[in-house]
Amino acid sequence: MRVPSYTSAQPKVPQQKRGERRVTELLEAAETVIAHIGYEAATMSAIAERAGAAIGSLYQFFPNKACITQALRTEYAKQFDHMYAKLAEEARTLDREALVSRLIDLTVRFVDTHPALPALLDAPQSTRAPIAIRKVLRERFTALLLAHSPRISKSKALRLGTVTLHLIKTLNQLYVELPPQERRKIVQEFKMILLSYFNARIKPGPSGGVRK
Amino acid sequence: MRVPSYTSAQPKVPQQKRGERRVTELLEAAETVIAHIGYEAATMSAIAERAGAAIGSLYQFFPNKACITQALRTEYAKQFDHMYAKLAEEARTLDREALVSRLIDLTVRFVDTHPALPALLDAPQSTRAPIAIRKVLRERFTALLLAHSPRISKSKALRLGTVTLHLIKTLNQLYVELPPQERRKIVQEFKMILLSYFNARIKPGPSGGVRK
DNA sequence: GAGGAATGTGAGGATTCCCTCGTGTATCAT
DNA sequence: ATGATACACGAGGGAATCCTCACATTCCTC
Repeated sequence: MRVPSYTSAQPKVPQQKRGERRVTELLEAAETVIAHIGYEAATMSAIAERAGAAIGSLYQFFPNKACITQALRTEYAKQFDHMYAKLAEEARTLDREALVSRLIDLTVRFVDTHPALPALLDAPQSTRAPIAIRKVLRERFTALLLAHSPRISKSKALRLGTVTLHLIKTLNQLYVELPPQERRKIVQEFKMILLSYFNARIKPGPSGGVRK
Repeated sequence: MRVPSYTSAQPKVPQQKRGERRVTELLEAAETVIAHIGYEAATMSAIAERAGAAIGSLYQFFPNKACITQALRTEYAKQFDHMYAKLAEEARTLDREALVSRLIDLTVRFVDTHPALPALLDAPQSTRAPIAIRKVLRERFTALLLAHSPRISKSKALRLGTVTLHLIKTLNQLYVELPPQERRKIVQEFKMILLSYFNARIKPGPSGGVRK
């Protein structure tokens, strides 16, 4: 495949309401097309057609395939982050076990409501969201842990957050490729992993969190 | 990209010594090319050229790009499995903590000695090793756990093995994308994850394994 | 309502890549 | 040696994609 030489071209940002509509239409089209036939097989013209737009209109806003995929990933990441932002609010009132449980359950729900996720996880690195976005996510998780266990250091929280994020990513990967009847068990398994990891790593018991 | 309609064509197996040499040359070439420029950018002609072979010779043995990548993955998987086969022998003599430590250390060494691994992990699903190979790996890990803790049930060992395998895969992904100075810490972190997971999941303490 | 900017359009150029195929050479069995 | 089979070669067909570009249309501003 011809790989564009520029690493990551910026999408042109729309200036009119009409343009914004187009962009969301195009992103939705990209989502369904990619979800349906995968990243590799998804072509720019298929995306344009699905959006009811001309190929030229697509290129107006997204100079290449990696770019629109990246935009879609960014959108997903933002929604992911937003979801956990809500959880952060209640983090300090939660039992550690409940926190872990909520964390995992939210993830699973996210997978279930974002049809293109499997295909996006399968897409090449060149389509990943920009570093800034990923940093936001890491910090969200860091903040979440700090809210729940205020006594750990910032750097430790960062490390825990990074690892937690990747564990959740792993769960996603596993979850989407598993037959439905095995999913429940894996979810349980990951709750156990996270919980025992936290218990081992945040020694003095749930310093935050309400005992019942 | 044009995606071949056939799901997964078989490579033609060489019949002469000359052919076997060619195949290993081609696989080595594929390894270095893919490691160097990534799966997407790697073209069949680049691989052939690197191997000092004509494009026709390449297609003699590997009918398409997914196929040769799959073959490379299969080779990697076999080496991976072989590595853990050795560990299985000493598994019952090892402390649980030592077992986990060896498990992780081996993984890291594997990453360091297999340059194409990052690119392969980034390659699309269509290039994954056949199910049979993956099954072998799962069973290797299952056997490993059973050797170490004979008292757990087969099905439980299977679940633990599957999860362990995926945790190790996660470590790989994280490891390759991290700057070297952060790698040590992540390695430590994953040892802790695995160990605390085992301790939580295999309750009665190290049933196998020698106490010191 | 005039002018400029943003957006829409789609045929087609330019590339690139995958893969075939006809032909030539090595290898091996008998 | 001789036939048969495996392997080597590489120019080029075929196919598909990416992306441009010149021109239409809509929108907004003053």
